[in-house]
Amino acid sequence: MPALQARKPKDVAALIRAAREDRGLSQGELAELVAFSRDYMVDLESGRPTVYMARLFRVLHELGITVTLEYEVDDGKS
Amino acid sequence: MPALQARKPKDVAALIRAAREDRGLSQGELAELVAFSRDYMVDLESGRPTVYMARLFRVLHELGITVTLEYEVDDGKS
DNA sequence: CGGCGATGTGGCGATATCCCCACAGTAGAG
DNA sequence: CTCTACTGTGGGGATATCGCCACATCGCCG
Repeated sequence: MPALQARKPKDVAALIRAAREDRGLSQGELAELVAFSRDYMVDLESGRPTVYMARLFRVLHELGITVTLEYEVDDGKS
Repeated sequence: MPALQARKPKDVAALIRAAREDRGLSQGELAELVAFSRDYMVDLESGRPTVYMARLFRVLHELGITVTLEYEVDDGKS
């Protein structure tokens, strides 16, 4: 179960590429599944920082990638 | 430690708001920390689906929110 | 009641995303 | 070598983001 802490767009790009290849899909096939252009997939996997959040989620979901967000609460519980 | 599986922009928006309030910050104060506009924070917390990925990471990082991505590998293991 | 801080909405403008198209480079099959 | 499939790059165009500004609302306090 590949996993990683993503801090930058390039981290996301790397995992998307890895997941896509593990699924045996080409950029064009994945683009068709999510109804985006192949050019978009190229930009996404190259780590473009300015892709839209909803589009990103669409791709992640299609590849079966789960996104977990968490943070520590600082309630001065000495 | 608040955590959640994010599937949509609104999920992210909700956690950002929760984290910001736990930090005792106003939208304007957080906006200043990340060097964005207050209007942007309003849009972000309202679940706007078209915010840019890098900007999103900037806010998440500032609030101490970690992002974990993972997926199952389907290597026909019986 | 009047003032203050925080949040949400609307319009306006400059800038960039995303798509389409064409072409180049690489790897593998026959 | 030839042909095919996949990936990366560049230019051009339509559309939307993001910042600025003004205004309205709500809760709280003196």
